[in-house]
Amino acid sequence: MSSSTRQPRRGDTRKRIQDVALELFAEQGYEKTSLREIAERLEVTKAALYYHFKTKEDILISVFEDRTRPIRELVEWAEGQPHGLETKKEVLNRYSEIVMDAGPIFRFMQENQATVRELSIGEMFKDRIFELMAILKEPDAPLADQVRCISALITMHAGNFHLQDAEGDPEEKRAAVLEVAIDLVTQAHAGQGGK
Amino acid sequence: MSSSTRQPRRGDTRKRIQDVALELFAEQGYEKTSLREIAERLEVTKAALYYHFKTKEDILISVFEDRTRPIRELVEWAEGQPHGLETKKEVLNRYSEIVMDAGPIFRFMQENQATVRELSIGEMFKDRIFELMAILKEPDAPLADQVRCISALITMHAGNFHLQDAEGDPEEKRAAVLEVAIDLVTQAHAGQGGK
Amino acid sequence: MSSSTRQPRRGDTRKRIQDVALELFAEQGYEKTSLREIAERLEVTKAALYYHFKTKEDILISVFEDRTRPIRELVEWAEGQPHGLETKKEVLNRYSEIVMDAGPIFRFMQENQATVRELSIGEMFKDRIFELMAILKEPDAPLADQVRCISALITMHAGNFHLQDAEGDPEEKRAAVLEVAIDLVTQAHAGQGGK
Amino acid sequence: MSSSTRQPRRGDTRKRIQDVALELFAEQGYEKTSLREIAERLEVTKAALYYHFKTKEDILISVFEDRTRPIRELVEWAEGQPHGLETKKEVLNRYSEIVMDAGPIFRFMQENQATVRELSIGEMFKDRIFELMAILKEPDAPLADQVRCISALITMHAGNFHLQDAEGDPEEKRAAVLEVAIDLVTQAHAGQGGK
DNA sequence: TATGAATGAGTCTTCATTCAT
DNA sequence: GATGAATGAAGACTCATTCAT
Repeated sequence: MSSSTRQPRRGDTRKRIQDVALELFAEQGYEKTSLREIAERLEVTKAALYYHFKTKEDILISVFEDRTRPIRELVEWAEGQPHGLETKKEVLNRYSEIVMDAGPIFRFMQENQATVRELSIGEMFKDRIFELMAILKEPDAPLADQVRCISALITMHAGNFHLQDAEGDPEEKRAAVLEVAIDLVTQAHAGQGGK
Repeated sequence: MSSSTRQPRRGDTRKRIQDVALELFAEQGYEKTSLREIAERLEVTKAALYYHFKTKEDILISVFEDRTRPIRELVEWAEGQPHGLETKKEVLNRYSEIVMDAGPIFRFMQENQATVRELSIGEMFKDRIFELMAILKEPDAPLADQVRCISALITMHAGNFHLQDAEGDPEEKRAAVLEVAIDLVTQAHAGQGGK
Repeated sequence: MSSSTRQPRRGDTRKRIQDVALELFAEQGYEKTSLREIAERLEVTKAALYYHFKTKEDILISVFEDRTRPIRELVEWAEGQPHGLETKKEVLNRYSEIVMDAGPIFRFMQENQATVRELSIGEMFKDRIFELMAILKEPDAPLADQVRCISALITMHAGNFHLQDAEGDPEEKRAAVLEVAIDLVTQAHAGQGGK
Repeated sequence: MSSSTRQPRRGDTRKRIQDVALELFAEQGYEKTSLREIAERLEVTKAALYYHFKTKEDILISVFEDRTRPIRELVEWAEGQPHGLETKKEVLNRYSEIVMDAGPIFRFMQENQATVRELSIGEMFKDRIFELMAILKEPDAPLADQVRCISALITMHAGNFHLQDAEGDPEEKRAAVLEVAIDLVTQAHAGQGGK
């Protein structure tokens, strides 16, 4: 009852900025989303954004860091596990959930690579992917198997979104994407790259 | 005598614009590339660009159409072929070469989806992909198999670029990517989605 | 117990603001120094500045008044003295010390005249200078002698700073500047303006 | 006759920008003069300024370079002359005219030192002054004589403006200022610092 | 075939200031 | 004595685009 209609929602402004920003960044891209637009949606002034964040890029960075923290944790966990196929599968499984939960940030990263590359999160994301790759692929794996692992990851990033026109509920889709990813990594793990 | 030392170029300005534009678009993204930059690289004025193209988007469209024409032809060819696995494999094979030859346009499309979605080429590209998908996947294939086909395509688009840190010459990489794509489509074709 | 290690300062905030502000104003200029910067240096918030001063200009005014009070006193003293050369010399002598002791405020006034002219202290400073000039120059002195007196004053303001690259300790420099100023005023006093 | 009232003055825009900018910079200071203001006075848009100059600072630089070129030439000329008092006097004489002709740029430099110090012209101006000082003062002159030379220069820069309240026509004022400057340099040249 | 000159709309960002707590 | 949160106005600058020549 306290935070009723007119009440100027307290304290949560920072988070609201992050949410709206992510939504718009994912929908229209980073460059095409202006701070004016974000501010208008929140019914605050542009200057208010600058009270909470130093720059436009800073908003993105903060969102990115918040939403990709689980990947760091996943990697840490995985590094403490035996280096076998079961671990890889479990990593994919958990990753699949992280990607779903993280909301549109992965879609954003996938669809704005050109932009993101010039931003500091470009490197950060690359690092995250490298760490995951280090877990998924065998050292000195043949090229094709490396491709399989990369393919597994980008499929998970882009998968749900590309499937949006297909029928089926989200959980089914997630399962389908996960199945393909596991297949790819399993083949890569098997070694000679199939055939 | 005509194309002598002093004047290295003639009526090729239109093409030169396309080339420089594509290069910059792919490198920095569409929005971050300004017409000023393109003009400067070519040592002409911005106004000159407007002599050859109606708008900035127009430059991109023209590049896109030129470089993706082979896909149209590939689709046309495939539609006249029997609907079997062999055709699919050959389509992937040819597609693989098209992607290589087309230069950075596929990288561009992959990395600027957010931007491209709002542009007219967004729809065009989506259409092209749909037509390819129609050839690669069986009607009413299970979700996982649809994912496999999508995965095959985006792997081809992004593959070479993601592999740029790996060792090996371009032709090897292409072969590796192609192998994975064929594998994926073959499994999808087989039906039950693996296991 | 009151001014112990943990809380290095007490009710001296007002003075600390003045000091930091003057330092920054002199270093970077009035316009280029933002209240944010002042606040950050003091590790307080901008709002805290507004507890102590009504406006940015107000900070400057208060600094100016504090540090130029000695001039008022000097003028008052001089007005009670005989109107001869000895008095003039003594005025210059004392002025020279005031300028040294006042810290960077004179440098600030000299280097920010364009800004200061639009501020209320512009007039105040001009008044101070007028009063001094009234003491230093003879009524109806020839133009050149007026110039000599002005020159004496601005040399004292700017002198030390312009000499910063020359070798010699501050006291020597002060003496040199003072010598020139006295010379100028003496010549002006002598009447016909030399030659 | 050809460039009548309504005609949109051709070609001269660049120069008009420089003139208006200098006028405003000198009147209000660099920071307080906005490009909007300059543009409005010229009845063009801000963007038009950017067609002619890369940045705000660039406008100032170009003005500075144009108007201080004569100093360079003066220094060059002087360096080819015998190093005696006559040369010094002639330098002051010519300098006096340069300062008058250059319009408000010297006033600007004097009154915006704090600003100018952070700009590239800060160094340039300092260099110019150093070269002049090298001509005016004897090597290893006593401090007081160095002060006399500095004093001569800053008196010339600021002089006319400080005299604006005094009666007398500009030419008379110039003569008075020049007389004082020559006096100062002559004394410095004489050696032991007078008395 | 091009250029020189300009515009209008928009960008991100910074600032001094306010006020409820 | 101070802070946290916000605002309104303004700043420098960039962009795609136009048009007379």
